[in-house]
Amino acid sequence: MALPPSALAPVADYFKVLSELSRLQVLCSLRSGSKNVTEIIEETGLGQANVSKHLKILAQAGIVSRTPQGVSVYYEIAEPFIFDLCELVGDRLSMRLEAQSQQLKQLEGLRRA
Amino acid sequence: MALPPSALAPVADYFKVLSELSRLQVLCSLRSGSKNVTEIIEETGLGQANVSKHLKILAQAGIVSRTPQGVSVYYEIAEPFIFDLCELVGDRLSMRLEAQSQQLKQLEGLRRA
DNA sequence: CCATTAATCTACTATATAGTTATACAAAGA
DNA sequence: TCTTTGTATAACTATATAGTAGATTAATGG
Repeated sequence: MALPPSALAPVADYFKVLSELSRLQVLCSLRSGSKNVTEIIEETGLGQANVSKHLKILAQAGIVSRTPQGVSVYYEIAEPFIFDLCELVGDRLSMRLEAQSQQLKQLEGLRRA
Repeated sequence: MALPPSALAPVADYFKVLSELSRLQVLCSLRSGSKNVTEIIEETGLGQANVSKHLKILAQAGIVSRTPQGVSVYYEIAEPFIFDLCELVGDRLSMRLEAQSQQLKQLEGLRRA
């Protein structure tokens, strides 16, 4: 085995943080800039306690930073790098879809011949 | 919100496949080339039924390919791209560790002064 | 055909966690 | 101080899934 599990575990944990739709929604809502919890709730449509929990997980993972400001708390993307990851995956997935539709076209061409 | 959840969900699902230590172990064991299930079991130390399930998940995600060959079944990395993802994350995590140790050094320097 | 080997499948248990509701806490103003 | 507002937390439910044991299927050799 190239890598021992001990080296792989942190990577798996990082992916796990990014593997929940709600957390990706929260991250996307922060892409346009720092926001407080209320704004994030409004933008994502998620429940308040739920957003709070997800923000805690994201902060513990070092992906967002937390700065209390008066009554409210502002969160901000601390690692824009995650959007690169998401785009890489997204590109790969759309490449697949395109390849599939290409195959469908070829099949139709064969059937017509 | 920049992206609708419908566009984010497949990305989350992809990350979810990569978010399990055992699956990353399986993928790493395949990095050196095509292997049958028994070989993967030996290399990873995971249970047989467990490996079989993980391989099914990886195959359904399009990350590995499956080719029966006689009695045994050989699996192979279908998207080497995943190792790029893992390395990106690994590099980021080790960068963090290094930054942390730098901070520790600075703190010690301050305390001595 | 039977036995053996490799892999998959089924059923189950244990655990983790997403989401929710209600509560607690903290800051700011009346 | 009391109230209001914005967050966080606690407790709970529901669900998903990792891991396992045992049955099942498929290919090969005797």
